[in-house]
Amino acid sequence: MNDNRPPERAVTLKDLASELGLHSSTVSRILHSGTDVARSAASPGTAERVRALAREMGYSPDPQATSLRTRRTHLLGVIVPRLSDLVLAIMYEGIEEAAAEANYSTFVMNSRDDQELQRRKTEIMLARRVDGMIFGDAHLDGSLLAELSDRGVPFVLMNRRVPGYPSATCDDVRGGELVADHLWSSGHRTVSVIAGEPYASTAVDRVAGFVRRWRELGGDIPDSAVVWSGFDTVGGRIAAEKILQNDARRPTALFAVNDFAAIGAMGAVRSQGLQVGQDMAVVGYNDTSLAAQLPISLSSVYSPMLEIGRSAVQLLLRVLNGEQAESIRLEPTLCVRESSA
Amino acid sequence: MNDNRPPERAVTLKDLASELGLHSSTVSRILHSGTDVARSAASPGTAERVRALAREMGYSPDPQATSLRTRRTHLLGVIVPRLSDLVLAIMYEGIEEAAAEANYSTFVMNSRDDQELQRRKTEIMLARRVDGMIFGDAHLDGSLLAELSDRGVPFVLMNRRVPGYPSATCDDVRGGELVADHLWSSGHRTVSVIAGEPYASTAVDRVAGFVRRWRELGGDIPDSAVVWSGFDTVGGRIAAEKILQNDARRPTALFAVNDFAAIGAMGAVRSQGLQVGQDMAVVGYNDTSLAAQLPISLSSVYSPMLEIGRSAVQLLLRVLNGEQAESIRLEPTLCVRESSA
DNA sequence: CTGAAAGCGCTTACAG
DNA sequence: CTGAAAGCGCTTACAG
Repeated sequence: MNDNRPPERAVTLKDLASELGLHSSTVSRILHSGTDVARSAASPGTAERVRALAREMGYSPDPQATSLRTRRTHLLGVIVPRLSDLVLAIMYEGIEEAAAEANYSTFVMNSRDDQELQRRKTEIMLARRVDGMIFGDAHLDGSLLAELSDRGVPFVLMNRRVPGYPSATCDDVRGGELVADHLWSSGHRTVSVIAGEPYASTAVDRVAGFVRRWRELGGDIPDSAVVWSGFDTVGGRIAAEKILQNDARRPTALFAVNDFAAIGAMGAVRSQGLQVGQDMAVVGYNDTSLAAQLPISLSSVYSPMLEIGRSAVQLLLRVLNGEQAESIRLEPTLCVRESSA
Repeated sequence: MNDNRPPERAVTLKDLASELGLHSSTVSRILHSGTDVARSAASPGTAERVRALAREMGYSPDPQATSLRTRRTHLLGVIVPRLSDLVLAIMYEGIEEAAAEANYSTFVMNSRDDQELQRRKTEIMLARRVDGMIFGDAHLDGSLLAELSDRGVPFVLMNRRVPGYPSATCDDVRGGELVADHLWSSGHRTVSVIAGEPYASTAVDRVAGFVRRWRELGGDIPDSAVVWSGFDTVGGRIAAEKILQNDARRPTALFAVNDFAAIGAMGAVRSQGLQVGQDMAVVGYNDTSLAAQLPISLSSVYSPMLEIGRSAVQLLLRVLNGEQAESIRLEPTLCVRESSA
């Protein structure tokens, strides 16, 4: 398999130049400058010969050399709680697409929502000299962002927002409102919320939107009906068990701020001998691909995850260009299914 | 937020050297050489002064400059069908860990199992001058790997194997056997298989292991009982519907080679008015975190996904060092739950 | 329109 | 033990 062929040195500008009897600087201008410079750098004939040879010899510029000279790596760092969270994985797909279109490459690392790891992985990325960072794991109570801002590190937030920094998110307050409207108009009057982690704006905003709207509608919802939890299935199950154990207040509907927490909650409901949809409505958030396909399909608030990822890149690119970088908030929509029909 | 502070040039070897009245080459040897060279490069006292200053000034070597000089980028390229497939996301976590431990950084891109995209993304990575590639999306019938091998590109496979190339995988044949043993001993005699995509060794091997063992046990399983499908929920649902529509042969158990396909199948079973676990056993594969947490918990073959990712890195590192690179095949284990109890 | 030179930040033979 | 020099592959003022 592995013949020991010569190390296969890549074609350089100098190779092209000497082949054509030109200077490498000329070749560089033709191949890598804007049309204006390139045009005035060589006669159209020469330019064409250069381009043809570059193609023929499979020339591709060495990014390390370019970076060293230009002080721009065209590298972006992305940190997420975990890529094994479908929501972040999809957002990363959007990042990958948009970054590639703009000729950037991306590193991505998992922080597991651990502040120590967030720091460590960020430093690894900065040591790699990324041009900027996208954080998908911002904590409302963290100090990392302020420090990075002080150090002049360019970054934007994705999925979760923190006041004062540019971010690309779903309008989560609005998403919470949509769920309140839906459950209220379906006749529910006693509801509980599986709220997620209080350090994440996604959790806080979805809950806030829901609760505020519920009360606007004339509903009653005590603070004890809001149970903070992990974002995953296990977290949702535990929270739901806690809610269902309270005999004093039996809700007819559960709003989980995350589809996976909702799935965990569905399990807890079933364990109690109750039927999801019949005896207990359940609504999730994000409308991940699983929601519609579950044995009992799950109502969920769709958030444009791919678009959020793409927007984060565009926002960061604006920051890198020194342009105005206004936060982006994308519209959610509600998908009603069997679990709350 | 964004004060316009000076561009904040990073500390270089030369900065350290001039600060200490040394030459940058000496500093380089002290900081970046093996202990042998470093020891004979300076008196212990000087060495300590250098290291102290480097720490104090927050020196970190410019990887672009290092790469340009050494012709090694310490960059690895990873291509997977989709990171939004939990299985690949977990494997990537293993890659990230192992790569970081070895001081490598990784790019990861999605190919959506499209051969054209596999090519394109590979070329992007190679243009970035990665030292090697990890493919999590190998097709048994593709031509890309042979071409890359011809070009002398170092790579290994992960998750899916292809004969002739080094790979880190689960022993999928064994996994299929485990399921056959389990269903047979539970008394099932008519089973169908939701087989996944025929271009993936995971699908082919799991099916082969299952069918061979089933027949060894004396079971009967016609080729028509093996239905190829997508690996996702939709694929599983469609395949299960097809199986359940066949009135001539009503299986009592379904083996889906992937948890997500299994979840889709559970939906189809329920839509027919059948109870998963009672009327129809379902077994999945990979034991993703969801399996145990579903409302009706799913029996599944656990594959050591994190370990597979880690092994892929170790294997690639061996290839890069010109060492012997034997394929790694890790043991699966069966977890029986409600869906097939 | 084109070339020659300097320099980005490293590493590493070569010399002393 | 330490330094000076060359060079990795680019880009970009400067000069003509």
